[in-house]
Amino acid sequence: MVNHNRPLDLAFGAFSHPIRRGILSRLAAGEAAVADLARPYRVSAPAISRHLRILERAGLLSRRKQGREHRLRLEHRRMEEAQRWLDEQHALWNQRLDRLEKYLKENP
Amino acid sequence: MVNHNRPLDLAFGAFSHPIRRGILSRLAAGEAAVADLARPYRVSAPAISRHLRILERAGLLSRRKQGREHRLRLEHRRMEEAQRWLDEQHALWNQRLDRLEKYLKENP
DNA sequence: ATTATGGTTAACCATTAGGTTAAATGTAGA
DNA sequence: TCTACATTTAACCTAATGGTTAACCATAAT
Repeated sequence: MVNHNRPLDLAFGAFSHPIRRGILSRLAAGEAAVADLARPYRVSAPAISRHLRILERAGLLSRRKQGREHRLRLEHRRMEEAQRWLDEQHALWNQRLDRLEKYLKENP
Repeated sequence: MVNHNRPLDLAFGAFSHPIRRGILSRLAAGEAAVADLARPYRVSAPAISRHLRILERAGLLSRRKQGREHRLRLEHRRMEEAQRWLDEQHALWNQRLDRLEKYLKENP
């Protein structure tokens, strides 16, 4: 039951920081360059650069160099995998709660 | 745009390890004691104990001592908050893709 | 050819994660 | 009471996060 799922590890790890979540939200609205993504935060450029590296390693975004700027865009596939895991959990515990409720209804 | 959301940070951080996800899955099926949760994994008891602490600190499970064993159960509220964040992202990028599709349909 | 801009890499620091073994705690059973 | 069991805490190690400043690389603008 080792169930090694490195992509999911990386994706959830990436979600665990507010700046990275902010960047993903921003990218949901469409492509952007590093400077655009950095603007809202009061951290240094290298800090942003590393957040981007973490997101990229997790497969949550991809980059293409266009002139001197890097344009980032969301990769929703990986995002959806994470969502799927949470949905599954939700289904699991709901299923259990439903059974419980049914049992209580039948055994008053 | 700092948007500090510590609970979400902790929840996603907690999801980022396969053992912790396994534990949550197991708990979706109902309450369990520490030893039950540890059984599938080949790590020491202290290791499990710390995974549990991380899950607990993230508000994803609660514990009650019953005799000498600790019974853990899922706290789905926090789990649902995380799910909600992903759902929102999904909605955001879908909305954008829909607009794009519509645009392409109207400008052939 | 210089300079400015967009971004990353290097080197450093402090904190946390993830594991180990050994020792401590609290409860149950003989 | 002595022992066995369930679990945590302590002490230790290594690796990864998250931030900094300073230096670097590539492209654009003058």
